[in-house]
Amino acid sequence: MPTMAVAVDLVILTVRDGALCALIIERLLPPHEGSRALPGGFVLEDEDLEAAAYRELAEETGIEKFPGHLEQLGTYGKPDRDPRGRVVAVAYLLLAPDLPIPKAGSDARHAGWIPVADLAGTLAFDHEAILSDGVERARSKLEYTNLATAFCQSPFTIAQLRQVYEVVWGVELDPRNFHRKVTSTPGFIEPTEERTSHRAGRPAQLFRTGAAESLHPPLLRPGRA
Amino acid sequence: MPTMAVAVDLVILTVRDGALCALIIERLLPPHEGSRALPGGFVLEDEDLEAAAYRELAEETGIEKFPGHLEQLGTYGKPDRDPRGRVVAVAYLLLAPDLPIPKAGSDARHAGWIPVADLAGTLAFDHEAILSDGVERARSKLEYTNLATAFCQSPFTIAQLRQVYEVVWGVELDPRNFHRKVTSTPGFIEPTEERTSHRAGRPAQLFRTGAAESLHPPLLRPGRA
DNA sequence: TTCGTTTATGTCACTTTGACATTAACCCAT
DNA sequence: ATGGGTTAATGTCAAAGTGACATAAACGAA
Repeated sequence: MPTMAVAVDLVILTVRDGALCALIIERLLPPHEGSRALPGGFVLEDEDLEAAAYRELAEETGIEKFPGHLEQLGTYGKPDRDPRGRVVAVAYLLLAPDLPIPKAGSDARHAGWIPVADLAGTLAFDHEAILSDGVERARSKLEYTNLATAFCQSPFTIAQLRQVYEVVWGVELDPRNFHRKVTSTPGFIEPTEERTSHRAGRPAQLFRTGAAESLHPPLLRPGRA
Repeated sequence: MPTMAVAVDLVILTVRDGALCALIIERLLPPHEGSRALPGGFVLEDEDLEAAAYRELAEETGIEKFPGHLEQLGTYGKPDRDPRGRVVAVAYLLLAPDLPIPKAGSDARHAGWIPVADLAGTLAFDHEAILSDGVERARSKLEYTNLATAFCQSPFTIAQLRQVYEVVWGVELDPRNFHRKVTSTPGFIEPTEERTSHRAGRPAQLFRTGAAESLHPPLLRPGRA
């Protein structure tokens, strides 16, 4: 039976300065030297796939303890997707709050947040398709789960949570209706005793992620009648 | 960089005699000789993953031209999941109408439809977990897509389509409300000119799959408030 | 023609959503 | 201390969607 290299590639998304951004590295080695790519690397001999994802995350971005959500996205295995030979890539999707990127990882590649909209046509391998699948997965998961909270530092305000939806979906949402929805759906968010104190305006109540893994009924994207 | 074997495993589901069934083979070779398993096999050197899925489908079940829906389900790569060594399995989910299973495939394993409820504790490797993930994927896809039509021979009646939902979800649905929902959701199903003619009762109108890939609003499972 | 069976449609109360307005709570400048 | 600016939270109402129940239509068979 044939054997092949297996890699993990990471689609790491965050909301930053009002834009949906991905964590992108610059490749130092061929192939595609100098161009942009998703973080990733080969799975080791006796390593679980998810463990490989966390290891590459730490090695390439310096993030040791990941505070967000991780799930498997899909596997990409076209025979010619990597010029080095047959490489099957298992992609993982990570949703994170706006993290400061630690110093470049151990293999010295520079990692940084880049707006997804700026990445069209600039990624190596088939990473643009993988990224696109990841973004679409994130968009639809916001409808049926409370994973939008994974983009927020905890605790967060309802306005911050709403901005996550607005940025990821690229739409504007009615603040009143959004507030009603997230507070009336059981398990979406949990209230805390705290409130914000900032320069202007009425203080906002702070919330944490709720226990529900799925929203019933869901919070659907507008304008897809 | 380490290399490893890559396999495809197939979760093939249908609705048959009022039960959700999976296409299961009996293993003739070790490991797990004689026990039940999902169809599958190793990906060849220069073969696309999806092509491998279709090839194994033909080889192990004799189905040359698959009439249903195929999508990638997930990848299972625990280092010890196969006693033969490191094997990463890419699972595919197939939804099919109630097909007659052709003669046993070229490698002479016997294939047949088995109710999913009867499979608990009987599958080799980690196939029970894979099957379980596939069933859950199918259940949730019925909410947001018109993939239930992939379980029906075309053309089909609304009652047949409703039975698909009832069997896959394990619930009873109100025939009137279901009829209203599927006929009023644009792109769910397309009417044809034909009608059924059977022994008793008013003839039913026949429909084909609609063009919509997603349902808006979705058809949610009852009882998950 | 009548009965049994199955499909299709009608109705209505309740829930959820979308769109718009008002009140509440805080900071700051005067 | 007071009023204005700013942001958060809640109120209202019509439209759309859903759940539950009843009735009519179209066939085959007796």
